[in-house]
Amino acid sequence: MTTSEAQTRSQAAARLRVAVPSVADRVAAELRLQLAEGRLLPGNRLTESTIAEELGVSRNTVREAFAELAAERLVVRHPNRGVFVASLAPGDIHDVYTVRRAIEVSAIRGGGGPERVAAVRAAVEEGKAAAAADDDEALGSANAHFHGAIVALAGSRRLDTIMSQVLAEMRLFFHKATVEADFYRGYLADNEEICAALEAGELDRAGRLLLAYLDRSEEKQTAVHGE
Amino acid sequence: MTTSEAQTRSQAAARLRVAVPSVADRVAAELRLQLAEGRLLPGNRLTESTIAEELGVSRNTVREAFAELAAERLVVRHPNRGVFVASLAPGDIHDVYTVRRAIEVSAIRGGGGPERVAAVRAAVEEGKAAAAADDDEALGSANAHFHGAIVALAGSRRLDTIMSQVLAEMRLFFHKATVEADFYRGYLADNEEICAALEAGELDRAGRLLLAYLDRSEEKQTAVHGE
DNA sequence: AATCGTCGGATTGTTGAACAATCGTCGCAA
DNA sequence: TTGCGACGATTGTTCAACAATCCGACGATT
Repeated sequence: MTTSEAQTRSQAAARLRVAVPSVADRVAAELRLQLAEGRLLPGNRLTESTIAEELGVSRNTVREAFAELAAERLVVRHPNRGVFVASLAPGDIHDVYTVRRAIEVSAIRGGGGPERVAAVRAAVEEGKAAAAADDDEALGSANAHFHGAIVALAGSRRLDTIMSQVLAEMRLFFHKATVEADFYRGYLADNEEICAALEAGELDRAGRLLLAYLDRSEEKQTAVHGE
Repeated sequence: MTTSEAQTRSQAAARLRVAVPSVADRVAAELRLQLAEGRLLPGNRLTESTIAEELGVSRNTVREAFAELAAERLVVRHPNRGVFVASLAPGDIHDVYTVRRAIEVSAIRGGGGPERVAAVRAAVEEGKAAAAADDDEALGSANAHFHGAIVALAGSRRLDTIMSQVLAEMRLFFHKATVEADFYRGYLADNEEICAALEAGELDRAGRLLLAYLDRSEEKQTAVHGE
């Protein structure tokens, strides 16, 4: 026991720290979860003392967690008024899609190695399986995986985190939009076609398809969430 | 005077709020400044109590400032060990340029309105003036303005903040590289050509030029900052 | 002499309490 | 109705304390 522990330690010395997440991180993770599940809705207020008591932590710790979430744009701080679950205005939707267009199209044009392309393919199949099982929840997450895999083609840690933040931000206001069952369903064919083009090495075409997809998706989102 | 102050304020606070930046924000700003000026070098350790005492604030406040800076990747937190000024490995340089390629090229391909193009032109002229005045410091910042203006073409708040973070990250390790006087000087012609293509509406050409520029820049950075 | 365990100092992580500053609201007066 | 001031609640910030953890030094064993 002690031996394996010591081994683990010495191995992890350089980069891979076996870091126990701090309490603040766990609080942030819990809030992130509630945000993703829609238990906290945009505009909701998060009171420090309430959350501190609910989770059995100090107010200062909650505060640190808020800082994390604010950096991820999941909540907004109104000075002296409190933090609120972020709510996206119509302009923000366009803004988010502008980021997605920049990142995803650039990533897919780079191509990426075979194993990364395989990850995209896996996400496509995951979506098909979810559709077959009629699992809307799984369908949505498969779609997120697909686009995450697209960005991962670039092999950039920074692009990956940016994308994951954008996806988290979108989940925030998808809860309202996803009530209609076949919201993602129409995108399955798109994903398949994009993936096929990617596998065939037709990067330019894949890029154009993806761009068109994003434009349509933005349009739909704007309409649904619309003002 | 009052005008510029008001502008700065309205930028900082999302709403029209006359929001006095919190103490934590001011601490973060101070540290950001020291980082940009090279008074804090990559790898340096930032001790909470020391900074708290130096700036006359509480340790908790310093802690919040650290959270901000960590979210911006300017510092890294080693759990239970402290926070250190971020240092970029060769891989990180490529990573940063991957983000820049995605964002800048996408933005320039979108074109943008005349006033935004004019901002790009202004940055080019600013660079020329700095070169004429032989002011290397101003030259570097003019170059940053140029690329910031490029991204601003897209008119996306999120892209703007991402870009500013990337630029801040780059400043971190530029202090070593910029010792040679004409580091940016060679880029003046590039900027002029890119700007001209943009003004002529030749967006595709502008995109290609920018891409080539970024590739060369990455190559040079990697060489200088060597392995 | 070299390696290993252990101890102690220093720093971080977290808590709890306190206080000032600020905001929203409610009631009251004109 | 409109304005105004006081109250209550919440945030912003500080302080002091303690546990947890890490680093380096010291000493013991081989």
